[in-house]
Amino acid sequence: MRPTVNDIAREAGVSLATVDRVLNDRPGVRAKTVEAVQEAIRRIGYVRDVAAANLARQRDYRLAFVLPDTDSQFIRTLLGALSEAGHLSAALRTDVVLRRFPAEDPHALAGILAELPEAGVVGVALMAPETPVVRDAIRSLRQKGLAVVALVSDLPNTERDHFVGIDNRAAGRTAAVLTGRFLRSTPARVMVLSDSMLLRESIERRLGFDGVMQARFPGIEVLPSLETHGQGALLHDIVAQTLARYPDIGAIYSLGSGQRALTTCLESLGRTGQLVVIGHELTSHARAALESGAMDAVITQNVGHVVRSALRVLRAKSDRVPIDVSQE
Amino acid sequence: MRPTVNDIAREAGVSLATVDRVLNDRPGVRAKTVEAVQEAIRRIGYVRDVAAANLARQRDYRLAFVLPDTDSQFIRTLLGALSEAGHLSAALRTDVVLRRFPAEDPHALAGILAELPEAGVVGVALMAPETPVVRDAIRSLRQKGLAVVALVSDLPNTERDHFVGIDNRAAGRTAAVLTGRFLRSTPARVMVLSDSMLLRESIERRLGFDGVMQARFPGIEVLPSLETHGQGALLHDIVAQTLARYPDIGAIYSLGSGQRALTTCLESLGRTGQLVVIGHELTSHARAALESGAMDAVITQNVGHVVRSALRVLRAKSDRVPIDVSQE
DNA sequence: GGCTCTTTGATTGACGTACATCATTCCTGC
DNA sequence: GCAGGAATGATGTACGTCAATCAAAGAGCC
Repeated sequence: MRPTVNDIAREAGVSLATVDRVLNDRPGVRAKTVEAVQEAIRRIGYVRDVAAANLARQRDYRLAFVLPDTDSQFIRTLLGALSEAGHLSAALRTDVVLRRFPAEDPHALAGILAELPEAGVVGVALMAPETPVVRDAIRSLRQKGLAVVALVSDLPNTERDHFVGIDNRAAGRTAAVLTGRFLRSTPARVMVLSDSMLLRESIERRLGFDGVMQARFPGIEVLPSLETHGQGALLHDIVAQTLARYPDIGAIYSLGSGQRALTTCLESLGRTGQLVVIGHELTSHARAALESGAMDAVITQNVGHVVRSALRVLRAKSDRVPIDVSQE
Repeated sequence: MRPTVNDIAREAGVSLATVDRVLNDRPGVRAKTVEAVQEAIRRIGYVRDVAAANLARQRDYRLAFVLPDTDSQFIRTLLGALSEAGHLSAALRTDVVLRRFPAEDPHALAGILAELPEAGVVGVALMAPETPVVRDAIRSLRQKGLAVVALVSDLPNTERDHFVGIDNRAAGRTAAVLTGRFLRSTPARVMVLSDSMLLRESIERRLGFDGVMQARFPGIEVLPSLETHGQGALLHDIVAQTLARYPDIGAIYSLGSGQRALTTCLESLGRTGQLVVIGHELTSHARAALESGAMDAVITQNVGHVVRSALRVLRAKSDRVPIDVSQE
């Protein structure tokens, strides 16, 4: 049988009330008694039954996911995973609310964040670029006791509780290894596309990519990152121009989204299959492109895992319980 | 507020006792009443509070992991993940017992399995090759109401509840794509090594590998699988002989364990770095080999995930609750 | 010694569910 | 219309913890 609070009380020679005070950090217990209780806990190997605790505590986890209102494939799959996870976590006394913000408007985002505490939200998972306004909004949330995790895109200079997502620098390194090894002939050049080099993940992927390229593939020259700002037409022009200017381009590394625009662009230029094309995020388009050979590799994160991990971390943080590092 | 059983009773116009009978499939309720209760459940969106339920049920999950007593790196990391998960799941009223069996002795394994029900075990995660004796032992366990999942290595012809592990055919396909693309010159031959081709996962990986090779890399000839039976010396002889016989071997695909033996063998033959070497399972040796360039790719499964998934599935099965397919 | 103030004990009622018991009502066949 | 079984209601206890209360005992101070 698992030991319970009653066993602690008996073992430590104190009453149940005192055990409870120690367990829940309530005042009114002498230091010496605290020590005795903790010793008893250690001796009998007591582990708090979180299920019973949460039941008694009447705790509901009201968690918010705050995402940009962009309509990319990636966001769509993320939403899918989220609604799926939402159903299941109902059994865990968790309900998830979703907030969208205009992608390019940090002030609107800050406004949305500011409203969350009043809505009874105890934890926030946020996917957004880091700006001063947002940083301040998050600091304010955390002061009010909310848990905040950064989702997919990290907020390294902000006092977030945790980051859930892949190691973008490692992702960039992997992209470089694959590019280098898939390329048949060297010397060659690599075109790098990005929505915006202001995005944290783009910067980090690029750093990882360059690091490996310099160290392991000296014959390959990586061109400066070209920004497409999520606009298909602009991407088309840029790619066409750049390919024309550098005939020895052997590979394209797409740091961000926009795989669909890229593959249709290459298609229209008649270059499908001639270049090594590597991108991120396994959307349905990316999958089709992989199968048809229009793309060569996609580095991806399992959005289901990301969402579940975020939920677990938020629950743990708001319980003030340590998180399982190896899992998250 | 979350609806409770009391809300169902009020909504359906029946007593708590009747709701309880319906919820727990107890007899003594007219079909029409059952329907009315279920309709009420649907209407108010009731979700059973599993925490409270398990508390009331006084349920302890006593789960067994049954593993071969081989001392491979993979088993060792698996054990590590297991002990880590064991600590955490104490809070979830789960305790994990470990049983090892002599790797080549199905009868000993069957004996160990047969003893589990008496030990109060309600779920078993098993990593073992499929043999008739084992199949019978598992059937007997399941008849006694235990949940059984196959771990890492599937038992497709056995009435297991679930399989936790990677899709070995897909793993073989990935290995083939990487081999094909990493190889610089064709035509070339690929050597395939396996502990034993009686192992399910070896067969499936090989099938996936061959499928892609035939379809996409006609210039590459894949040699028949060579069995090393986990013996380093044997592996050394086989590899040396085969390399000597076919000078145009450009890659080695190692289906099973024994990465360490392989890399040291290549080292002693002075061939390190000259061949594309692809294997399975990211152990510490494999990681070192990747970093030094002694291996080119390792297809791996996160053992932590595997263990946690197995625990979740076993708990769900023994609760008779559906498992989250997308997660597992 | 009498006074606070702190520490401890004892007790009680939740939380949502499971499970058992006993009483009552309903239906069915005769 | 009545027996007899099936269906339902009413009620209580338990699970392990949290949280609050009030009483009692102890410590510290003048």
